[in-house]
Amino acid sequence: MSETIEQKCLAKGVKLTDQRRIIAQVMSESSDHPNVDELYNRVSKIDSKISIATVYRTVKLFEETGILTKHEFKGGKARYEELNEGHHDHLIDVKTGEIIEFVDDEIEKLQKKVAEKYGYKLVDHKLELYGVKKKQNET
Amino acid sequence: MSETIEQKCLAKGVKLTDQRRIIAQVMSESSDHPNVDELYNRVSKIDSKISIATVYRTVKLFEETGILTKHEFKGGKARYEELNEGHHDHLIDVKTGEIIEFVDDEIEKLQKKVAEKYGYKLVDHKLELYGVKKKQNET
DNA sequence: GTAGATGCAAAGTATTTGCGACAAG
DNA sequence: CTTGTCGCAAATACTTTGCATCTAC
Repeated sequence: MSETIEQKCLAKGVKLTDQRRIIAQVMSESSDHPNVDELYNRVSKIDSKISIATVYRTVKLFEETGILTKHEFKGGKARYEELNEGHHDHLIDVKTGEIIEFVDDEIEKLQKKVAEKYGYKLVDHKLELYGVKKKQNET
Repeated sequence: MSETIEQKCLAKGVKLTDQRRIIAQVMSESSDHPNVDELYNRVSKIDSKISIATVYRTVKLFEETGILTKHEFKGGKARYEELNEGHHDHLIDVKTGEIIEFVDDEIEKLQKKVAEKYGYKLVDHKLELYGVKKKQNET
């Protein structure tokens, strides 16, 4: 665990309010990828007076500041995740919605190569795999 | 060019109305990836009485039927594209919004391998590269 | 002839914003 | 103090839907 969200806010000059501290705390403790509603529910349990508008404003702010990343998985609401040094992509179970994080350096390298082939510098990418759990005997 | 959209509709038992024919035609002639608004505008030029609700209903139907695919690129509206045999991914110019289609078999293979590593059968995936055009002297 | 498609307007979602009150630095 | 944040409700953007009418097959 490198820096806490609070430390990142201080470092980037983001004013720390109670609401932001709570949202930061909830996101840090979430190992899943909550959408705004889920986040709002969790946050409400700590302080029931926080409004959903503040949650929206805060995740947006945190995203712009590089504290959170936003994922827009297929056909669902936007989901958020704390951004740490280690980049990873996602494998999503289409039946259960379970999300598995993975890293594959080779794919990363190839992506860069593809971009370069077309004369581009890769600045970002999105890779999502959608799968169903295999049974033992399946190919 | 394999089958026309009309042929696909017949093959799948989708009733062919004038509106659907026009939407099919416009999509076939579009080499970009129009969103519903853009599609609606193009379609309106041919028949100004088609309602946007029909456009929404039709792209959804065509998507379910495997005639179109939907893309949800970063922070934008849903975009549609005709689905042909050749699968490809997208490289998006973050400055201009230009979209380049590419295929990389090696990446495809690796994706499958990753899914398998976690005990999943890959049923779908999304790969988007976001880049900026390089100048000659850049690395 | 009948099931399904259309147009319209109204209703849903998800998200953003104007504004007066309030709090952080 | 002053600038930025908050809560609230209203507004917006995109998409879906109920219903009466119409049309493909």
